Amino acid sequence: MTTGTLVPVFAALGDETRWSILAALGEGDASASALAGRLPVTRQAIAKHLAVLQEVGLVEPIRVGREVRYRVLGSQLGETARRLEAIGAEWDRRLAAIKEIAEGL
Amino acid sequence: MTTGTLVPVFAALGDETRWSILAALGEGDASASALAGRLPVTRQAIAKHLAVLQEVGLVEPIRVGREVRYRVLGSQLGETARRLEAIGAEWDRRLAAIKEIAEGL
DNA sequence: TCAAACTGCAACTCTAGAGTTGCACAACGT
DNA sequence: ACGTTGTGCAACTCTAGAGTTGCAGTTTGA
Repeated sequence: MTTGTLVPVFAALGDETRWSILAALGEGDASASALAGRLPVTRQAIAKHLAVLQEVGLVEPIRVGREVRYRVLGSQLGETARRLEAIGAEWDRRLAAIKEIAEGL
Repeated sequence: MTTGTLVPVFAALGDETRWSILAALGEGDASASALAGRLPVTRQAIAKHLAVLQEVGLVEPIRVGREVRYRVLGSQLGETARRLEAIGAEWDRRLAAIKEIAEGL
């Protein structure tokens, strides 16, 4: 639940391949090997992406026998969205204040 | 208001320097040269970042005499936040459905 | 008219990271 | 016991992009 710093999360979300992985995981948990069968990249590439996604808390590893499946965590997206919303609202508030000053109110 | 694709927005938000620029612009509109005076990077570097931010609609150029000031657009952040929220909620919904199936309901 | 300040374009360096291949190791089924 | 399948680590290539320097073009003010 702890987002830590916000910027790395955006950096993680700023890659098309990682969104493909997240989309695939949205259909159900899957291992790196399973994902490699569906996506046009190597298993190792996917493993790296999963490490990045796990690092920022967007995904969670689950050991099932000898394989490691990953689960997407929607809650982290929600948390990030709320923070973004708050920042945007704050900027709009400031802009409104500046505009009032500019208009001489 | 048109976000276009979502990923480039996150890529733009995945850089610390660009957040510094956005934070500085939050205090009021400013030109690339003015920002260069406050941040530890060159004016040209800032100009590139501003181009990126403008490209994804996070910032808006305003000609004032011979200089070009930039204004941060909080609405774009809000739009992005809403999209993120929707995606996160969708994933949570799917996960809940999968969990129900797994529990035999 | 001339210098100062701001912008814009181009070429360059340098590093992070996206992707690959190759190999070693561990767990599962027969 | 043995082949199969999945994971993990390491080294490598290659490109995007963050940052720099340098110079040319414009507009402002004295």
